[in-house]
Amino acid sequence: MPKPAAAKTRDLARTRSEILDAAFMEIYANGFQGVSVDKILARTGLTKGAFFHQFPTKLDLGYALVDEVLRDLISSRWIEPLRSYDNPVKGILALMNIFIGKSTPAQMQCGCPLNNLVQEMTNVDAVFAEKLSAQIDFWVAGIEEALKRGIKSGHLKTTLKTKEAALYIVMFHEGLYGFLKAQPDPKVYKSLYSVFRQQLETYCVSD
Amino acid sequence: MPKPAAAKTRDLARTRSEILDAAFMEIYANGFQGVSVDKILARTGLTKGAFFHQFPTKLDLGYALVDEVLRDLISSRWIEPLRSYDNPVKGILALMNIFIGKSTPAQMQCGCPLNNLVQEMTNVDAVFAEKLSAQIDFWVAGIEEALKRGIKSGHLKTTLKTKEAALYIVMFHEGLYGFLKAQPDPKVYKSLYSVFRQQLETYCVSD
DNA sequence: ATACTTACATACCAAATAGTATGTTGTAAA
DNA sequence: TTTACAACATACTATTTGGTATGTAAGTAT
Repeated sequence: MPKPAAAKTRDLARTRSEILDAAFMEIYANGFQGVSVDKILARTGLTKGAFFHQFPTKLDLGYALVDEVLRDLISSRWIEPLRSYDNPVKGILALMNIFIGKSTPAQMQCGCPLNNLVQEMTNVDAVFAEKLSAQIDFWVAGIEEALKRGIKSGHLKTTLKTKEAALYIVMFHEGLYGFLKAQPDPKVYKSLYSVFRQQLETYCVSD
Repeated sequence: MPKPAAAKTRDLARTRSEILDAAFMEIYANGFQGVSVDKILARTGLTKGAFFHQFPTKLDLGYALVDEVLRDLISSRWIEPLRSYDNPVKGILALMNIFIGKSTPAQMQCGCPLNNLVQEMTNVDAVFAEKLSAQIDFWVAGIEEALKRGIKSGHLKTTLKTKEAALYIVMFHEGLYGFLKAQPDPKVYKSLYSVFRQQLETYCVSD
């Protein structure tokens, strides 16, 4: 019987992801510029020695957050779930309702982790801008792939411009998510969602 | 001949608006949390004595900015210009092309002054959230008024749900503006704008 | 002209900030 | 078991932060 890996007290990778997790929550709540390294560390049991051993600067933490945490979120919340939907349009609409539609007003006010950073940091730091832009690209590409599968499987019109449609979908998602921060009202969501749904239904082949 | 008001060296109202103007530019570039009182004052010739004589705290400056500067922007850039358009839908499409479509990629990356603050500050400060929300309401109401005029003048369908349409227009504007921060590409704009235009054209009576 | 108010300037402060220099100890290879 | 390094902790610093206490002179009423 193999020894159960004696719980290490020092684990570079685990510590790194602990810091990233704490940073994600703090930044999601207060923005990147509104958060201090000390605040992040207070959420973990760690100290500055650990932090700056992992990340040369606070900005580098932000970069890693975008590259790793946000990318994983896009994958696990959108790209991968969409694979289990026969008709990608139905999948997109369903995911939208799950992630936004079922939110309480208080949750709506938190917005989208990715969009929050895009709006806050694009102007402020060029590297941030690049990395955030890359995640949007990744997301759009994932949606486009799903749409292409939908065309092949006969659910979507062969005339659909997949790139344009994917851009629209991601833009609308981010825009709606952001708009609800200022108007956290389920009625507003339903009203805007129905426009979105009607638009997406034009992508589908008529039954 | 009345004496031309001897250029006062001290003018409470003028100083206030000088600070607000400088603050607007600094905050537009770096966000509210990314800007210090000192940076704002460096843009004017003023010092902290002037600043804290006008505003009790930095937050109060932010509140005033939203209440006054952003509100004026909404009025002068959207509400008032729309009055000179016979068909409000044509007016909205034209203003969209003027303010976003004609922007360079560098300008696109700056985003919408209102939306930037909504995304950054809604989570951070409840009063900010309220005041920003009020400006969105003001904007939506102004658009709705314009749409109602369009119905009366026979340009828009009488069946149009003006409130829902106004919400959609403002949301799409903010969403598009925000999306272009990460994708500052005129082709992306054109692609998304065309979806917007087609949607708005469904509001119009067929010629 | 005088006095009084207030619009600002100057000089400060305590707290928070990102980052560093220097320890200390777990841990894995030898 | 020893050694050596890597994974942290601790203590510190220089700078920046929002804000204040106090001084000064411009503008206005008398």
